Amino acid sequence: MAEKSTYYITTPIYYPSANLHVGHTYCTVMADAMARFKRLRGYDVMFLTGTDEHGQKIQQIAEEVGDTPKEYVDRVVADIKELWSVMEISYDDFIRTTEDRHKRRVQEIFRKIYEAGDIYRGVYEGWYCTPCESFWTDTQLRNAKCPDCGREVVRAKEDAYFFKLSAYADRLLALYEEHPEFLEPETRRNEMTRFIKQGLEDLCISRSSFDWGIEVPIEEGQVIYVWLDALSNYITALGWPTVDGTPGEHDKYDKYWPADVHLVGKEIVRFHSIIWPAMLMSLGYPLPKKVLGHGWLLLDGGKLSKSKLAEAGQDKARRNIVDPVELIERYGVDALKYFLLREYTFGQDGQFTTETMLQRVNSDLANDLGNLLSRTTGMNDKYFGGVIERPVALFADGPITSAETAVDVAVDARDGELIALALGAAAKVERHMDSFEFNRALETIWELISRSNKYIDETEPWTLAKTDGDRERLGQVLYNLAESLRIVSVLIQPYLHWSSEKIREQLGLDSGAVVWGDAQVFGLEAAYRTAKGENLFPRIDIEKEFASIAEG
RNA sequence: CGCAGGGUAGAGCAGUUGGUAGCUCGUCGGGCUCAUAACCCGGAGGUCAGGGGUUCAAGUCCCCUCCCUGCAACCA
Repeated sequence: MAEKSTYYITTPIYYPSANLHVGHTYCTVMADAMARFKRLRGYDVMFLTGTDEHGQKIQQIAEEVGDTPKEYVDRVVADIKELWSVMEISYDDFIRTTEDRHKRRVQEIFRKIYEAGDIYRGVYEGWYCTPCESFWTDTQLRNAKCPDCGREVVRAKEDAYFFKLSAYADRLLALYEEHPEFLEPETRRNEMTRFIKQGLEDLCISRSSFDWGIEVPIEEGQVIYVWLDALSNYITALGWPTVDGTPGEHDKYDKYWPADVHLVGKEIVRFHSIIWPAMLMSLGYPLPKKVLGHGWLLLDGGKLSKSKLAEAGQDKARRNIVDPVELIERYGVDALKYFLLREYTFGQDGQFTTETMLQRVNSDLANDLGNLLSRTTGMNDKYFGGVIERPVALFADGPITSAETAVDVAVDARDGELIALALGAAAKVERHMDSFEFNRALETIWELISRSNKYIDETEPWTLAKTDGDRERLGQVLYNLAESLRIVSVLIQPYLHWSSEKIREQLGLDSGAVVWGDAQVFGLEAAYRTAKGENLFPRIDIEKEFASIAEG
C-alpha cells in the first residue's frame, strides 16, 4: 500500500510587536479550515504557523516598556498561542524564530548561500533617523521625514551583506511561465512579473545598527535581516538543513517538503514569490508548490492598522470590534470563523464590520442552521420521544449512495430532491476547496440546509402528526431530516468544529468519529435517539448589541 | 510618472471560454405554526461608471475618458 498523501500548509509567521487583530485571524482560520479538510479527506497533514520575533521594531518597543526583547515577545506569543487555542486552530507545529532549532539552521542557510557565491559584503545606504535609530528607504519617508516620529532624517551608510537576488530574475520569470500555479491568484502573478521585469536589486540581508537578531555566522557585529531569517522558518521547522545530525532530524523535511501551499497576505506575496524561491534556488532545494495570496479585511475602506483600531474605538454608536478575543467572547468561535470563511471571496479585499458579521450570524447560523436543528429535534422529541428508526419503506435496499438512485428510489419527489442534494454536496465542497473557495464550499452546504428547511414546510410534519394513518410518513420525514443534519455535521466539521460536535450530540451521534465518506451515504444510521439541547446560535439583537458594545 | 486591480439592485458581493443579468441582507405582499418573532412562497428594485468600436449577439473582447484602491523592497 502506498503511504497516505501528505499535505503541508503554512501561514506567515506573525510579527509579535502587538496583539493580533482580526486580519491575522482571517489568514489563520483559512489555513486551519484547509488543514482540517485535508485531514478529513485522509491526508497526512503538516500545518505550520509561528512568530517572526527579531528586528529593530521589537527591540525598540521592548525598551520602551522596560523589557528585554525576549521577555516582551514571550508575553505576546503566549497571548497568540492562547488565541489559537481558544479558536481551536489545529496547527501541528508553532515555530518561533528565537528558538535554537531555527537560529542554528538560519546560520547554516546563510553559510550555504555564502558558499554558493550568492552573498557578498557591501554597503547599505539609506535615510537614517537618529532618535529612532532606524533606516528608511526613499519611499518609506513621509514628507522627507521619519515616518515614525516625523523628525529629520540624514543620509547614512553601514556595512552589510547582500544576497544576489538580481541574478535570479530570469529563473523566476521562467518559474511563473512554466508553473503558473506556483503563484495565485493570477493578478498577483501579473504584479510580480511586472515587478521583476522592472529590474531586481540585490537584497540587503544583514544589519549592524541593531543587534536583536540572529548573528551572521561569518562576522561578528552583524545580524541577519528579516527575510533570510523569517522565510527560512518553512524548512527549519522541518529540521532542515541538518545541524546536529541526530537520528530523524530531517524526517519531516523528507516527508513534507516541498510545501503544498504557503498561504500569505497580498502584501507579502512579493517576498514569498521572489525572495523565497530565489533563496531556495541558491540552496538547491525544491521550491514550494504554491504561494497563495489572500486579500485584506478593510475597515472603513482602509487596511486594518493600529491608528484605525484607535479610531474604531471612538465611534460609540457603531463601533467595529476588530479584536478577535472580544469577538469570540461575545459571539463564539464558530460565529467568527463562519463569517470570515463565508463572507469574503478569496484573494479579494472585503469590508469588515461588526454589523455585517452579526447579520450573517443571525441569518445563516441562527435562522438557518440552528433553527433547522431545533425544529428537527423538537419534533422528533415531541412526536416520537426522540427515537426514530430507519424507515424500511424508503431504504429497502439499504443506504443510498448516489443522487441518481435517490431520485429513482424515492417514493416522494421531495424526498428524492433532498437526498440527491445531500449526496451531491460533498463532491461540490471538495471541488471548491481545491480552488480555495471557502465561501462557495460553505454556500454549497447551506444549500442543503435551506433545502432541509424547505422540506419541512413542504411535508408539514405537524399536519401528519394529527392523523394516525400518517404516522409512518411522519417517521420517514423526520428520519430524512436527521440524516440531512448528520451529513451537514460531517460537511461543516473542518470549518465549524464546535457546531459539528453540538449537532451530533443532539442527534445522538458519536462526535469523535466523523468520516468524510459518511457524507456520501444517505440512510446510514439504523436509528436516531435525538435530544433537543440548547440553541446552537441564539439570535442576536443587533441594536441592543451595539448599545452594549458602546458601554464597553 | 510606472505597474496592478476595482466601479453590477438600497447595502455587500457573484458573474469560467461573449448567448434572456444572479446571490445574500434589507424592503413589500402572501403562506405556515414544528421551530430561535425563526421557516416557506411571491413581488418591486439595475440604460452592468461614461463614450466609442468589433459582433447576428458585449457586464464579458478592443480603444478613450472619469472616479476609487493597492504595489513601489520590514503590514495578515
